[in-house]
Amino acid sequence: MSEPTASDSTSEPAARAATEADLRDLVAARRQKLRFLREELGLQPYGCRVDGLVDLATARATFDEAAHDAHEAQDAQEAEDGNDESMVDPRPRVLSSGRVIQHRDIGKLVFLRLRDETGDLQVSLSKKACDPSVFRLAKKLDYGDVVVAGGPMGRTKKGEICIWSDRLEIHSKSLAPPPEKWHGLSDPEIRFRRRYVDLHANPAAIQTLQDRSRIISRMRKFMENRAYLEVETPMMQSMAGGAAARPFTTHHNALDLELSMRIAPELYLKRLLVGGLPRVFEINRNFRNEGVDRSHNPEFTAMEVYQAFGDCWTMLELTESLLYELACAAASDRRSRGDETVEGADDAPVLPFGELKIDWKRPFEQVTYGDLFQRAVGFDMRDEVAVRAKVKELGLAKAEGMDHWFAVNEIFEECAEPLIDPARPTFVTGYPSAISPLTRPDPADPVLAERWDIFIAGMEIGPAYTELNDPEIQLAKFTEQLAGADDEEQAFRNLDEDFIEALRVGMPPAGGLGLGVDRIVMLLTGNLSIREVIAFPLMRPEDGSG
RNA sequence: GCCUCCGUAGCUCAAUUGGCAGAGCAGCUGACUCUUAAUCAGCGGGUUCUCGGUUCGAGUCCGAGCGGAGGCACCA
Repeated sequence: MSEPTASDSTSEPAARAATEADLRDLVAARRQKLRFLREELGLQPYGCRVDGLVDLATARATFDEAAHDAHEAQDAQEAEDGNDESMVDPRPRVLSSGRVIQHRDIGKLVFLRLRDETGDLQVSLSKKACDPSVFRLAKKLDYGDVVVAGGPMGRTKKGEICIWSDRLEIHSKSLAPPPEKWHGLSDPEIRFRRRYVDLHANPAAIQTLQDRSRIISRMRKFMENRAYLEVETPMMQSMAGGAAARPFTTHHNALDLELSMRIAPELYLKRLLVGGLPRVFEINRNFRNEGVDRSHNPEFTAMEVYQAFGDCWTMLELTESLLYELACAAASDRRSRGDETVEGADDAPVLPFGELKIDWKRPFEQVTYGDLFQRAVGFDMRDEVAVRAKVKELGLAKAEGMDHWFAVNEIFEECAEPLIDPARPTFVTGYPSAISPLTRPDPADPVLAERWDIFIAGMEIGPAYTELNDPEIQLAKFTEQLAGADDEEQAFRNLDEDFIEALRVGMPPAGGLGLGVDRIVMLLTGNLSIREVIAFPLMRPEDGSG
């Protein structure tokens, strides 16, 4: 959009009427100021490179009580002497930038509150202490403008630590009407659609993204310390495999190729095992064409790990160590910034999550699928007669025609999962083989698979498996799975022959793990919605056109 | 895909049985050298999500649509 020029307002009546209407508009008022800055003050309101900036937290930390007192004494002395020859100011000087979030004009004093990613800091300007053009700019600033302020770190008479600014530059004039300064921006729809406003209006939103970054960084370091190699595998695949989920589809023009966005990196990571990389992990996006709720976003970040000559128990130790360390670090971070909702000892943190207080102390809980089932319904999961009766009793219509073990799982999800203590990280081990076709059966009891799932706060955080590496069995299971799929599933399921070929080349036995990174971030930052921990969660376009 | 609730000024929210669409903040003009949601005086700001219907009269009631929140379903 082009800037109206000063001559616009003198043209024909229709144009003048429009301009008058614009004058009542919040945006128009800001354009007016933009013009003022350019034409009256001769400023370039969209700035340029500035060196030597420190963030606002650093600036605040620069404040020196003794220097402040010395300066006060100097001032008093000068007043007494009637001597206004300036002495050397003992206060440390800083140069910082930030977004104006408050603007108070008291006549010959102007107070600004600046915000950056480290917090807020007041900038004070006195007409007497700064250049007239600086002061004129200070009076014209709006909530939302991006400025650079420089001057000595001092304190106001009321005790507020501030920059007593004698240098002030505008580097970006904000033309958008700002959110309300006290209630802020709370409408979730606007918050997520206009996240750039949310982030500066709600410090908690920025904190969450900073925490997310640190958590993922720590995950990476943890994996690297254990000699895992980070890899990246295709997100666009001609066959989306590695999970049972609906993929998104897309199209490659030059190759005239139907492609799917990946639903899991598993089959490619395993190919790397075959290729000779014994410990690999990937932290990246998966895409699943499914519903959206507090714990599901169509694109989500997962960490998947494979370790040659490991098994699901290797992965259990890895997961417990990782999550425990992340929880301790998150608790420590939050405590050090004064978060009083964090409880528990440093080595046994308790983090709030909604109504829950999640106790992260080691070891995590472990319960077998079979025991939990027995505890929930009072009979053994292998008792086919009792299972059939229970299905009827529960009115699980869709389970009635099912094979025994699928019916067991329906009952498990209905009756047993709710028994898991949501306030404790809990590994559920020993899933039935029949519902874990791609997992190696337990040699001691082939009815059970070497697989576990970890649940926290009622959310599934991730599964781990002792992977199958026999190509014949894998092929048979894949084929069986395909045969069992209904028509809807058939549409997006297919057999990855190349993956079978890779297994024929020979994959070492391995443990595999998948963790939902967004959900881990939710738990460690106390955010109840996955959208809070994703910078730009999926939103339907406002015009509804798709 | 289904159910329930919600959509009023830039933001946060009011508006009685269906009876002139309001407030605070933000904005504009002016005053003010220590503000802390600054204060004081004055001024402006609306497609009540959209379309249709009932009615003398609709923000309010009815229908459809759009968007959001919560729940369900889907979801190794």
